[in-house]
Amino acid sequence: MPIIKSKDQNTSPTGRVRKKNQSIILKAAEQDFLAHGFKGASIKGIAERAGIPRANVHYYYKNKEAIYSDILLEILSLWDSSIITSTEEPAKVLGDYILAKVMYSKTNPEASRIFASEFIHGAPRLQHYLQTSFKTWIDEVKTTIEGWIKLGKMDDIDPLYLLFTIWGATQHYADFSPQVTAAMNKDKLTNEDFEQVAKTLTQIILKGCGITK
Amino acid sequence: MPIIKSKDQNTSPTGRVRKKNQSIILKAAEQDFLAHGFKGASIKGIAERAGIPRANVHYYYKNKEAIYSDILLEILSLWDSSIITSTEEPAKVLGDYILAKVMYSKTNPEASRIFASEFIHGAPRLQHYLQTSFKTWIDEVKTTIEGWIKLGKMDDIDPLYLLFTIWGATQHYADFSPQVTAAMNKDKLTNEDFEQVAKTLTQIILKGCGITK
DNA sequence: AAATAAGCTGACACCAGTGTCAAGTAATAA
DNA sequence: TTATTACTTGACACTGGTGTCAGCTTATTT
Repeated sequence: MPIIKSKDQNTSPTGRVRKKNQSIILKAAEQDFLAHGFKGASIKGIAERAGIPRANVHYYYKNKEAIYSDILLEILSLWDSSIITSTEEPAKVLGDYILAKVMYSKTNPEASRIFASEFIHGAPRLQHYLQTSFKTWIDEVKTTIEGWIKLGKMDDIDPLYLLFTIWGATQHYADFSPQVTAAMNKDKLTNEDFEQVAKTLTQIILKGCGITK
Repeated sequence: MPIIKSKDQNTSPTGRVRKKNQSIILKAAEQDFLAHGFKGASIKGIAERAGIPRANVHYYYKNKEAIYSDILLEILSLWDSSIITSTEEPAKVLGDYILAKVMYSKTNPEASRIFASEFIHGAPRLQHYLQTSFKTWIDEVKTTIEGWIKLGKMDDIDPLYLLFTIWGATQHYADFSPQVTAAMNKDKLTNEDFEQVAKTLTQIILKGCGITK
């Protein structure tokens, strides 16, 4: 999986062309994976999207798995970057988090969908992540929220169910976009729509958890 | 798409074998689509899962699309079967609906995932559904909820955002199952887990919408 | 118990995608 | 400016999947 990563670091000050081409390939690949799923995507298709011969793609990436790994890594680094800190008040922390998640759905719908697709198919490539950084992240958040509950700042609600609710509700706008737009009679949600989503969802969640700001 | 459907109806009292075999094929296909996505699934793979020669699958279904259509139709018929009626009180109606959705995630996780996968990839095969029965369903529900709001039975919340929240939060347990189980340190959610999910979610949503039963 | 229809399947010709390699061209370092 | 390394690409041999058909067997009807 880190085949290319290591190459990047080892090869001296060279690699301008490499960097440029890899980025072209990755962008094309993201589109292809999105359109056809992991199994359905093909190096042939990726090469065509990227506008370069297939053999050239093979020069940079051994196979489809290698490309996909690179993409997943990038997505993961984005995904849990929004951090919940324990120093602020729950209303502020959760509100910020919900807004961040909604805006992530708006700004990175492709990433969200690839991520979702991976889970739908059993997340075979995310086992390590789920056992390590994801778990520590979860534990931190759990502790924080349990602290709020102990201090009477919110109702006694299982922190995990709260998180799942936020994730599900926010990611829905990226992952089920055709359903959302059909229901709303729109081609595409606007910036204001997303802001309204964040506002409404924050309202429901905060009030629903008994958080009074 | 209805190629087989019509055959079923036209052919006299025969079709016992046909019915049995189609059901075997559909079950195998569901597994294969789930494992590999639409593009990644193959008639070869489906035939192997079903334990019959590939040519025999072709005898019943012209191609992959035909099989997939049959599966999607079945899933759709399940999906919007839970109806929101206007005669009951909001707390009861929404509580029942949330419970039904959570239990659907538990009982039909495969269907939920196939459905999600379809949307993630742009829902090319659901355009007609989204423009017809889905839309009328949405309109009914919108009217009902707006009625509640006018009567002061709940806060002024956009009915669509409320629905999306419920859908996202409930479907999350089927679609992101590996993430959920990892977070909960379990292999599989139990019946009690799902009941607890429904209870917690109902609590958050009802309170969050200002519904006092 | 024939006759007819439904179901089954191996084999065939075909198309799409893979990965590698050798022989080139462009870029960079000495 | 030449030597070296990076990059490019057409061609090849191969694997996996498709759809059809002819000839067979099993059900069903008369």
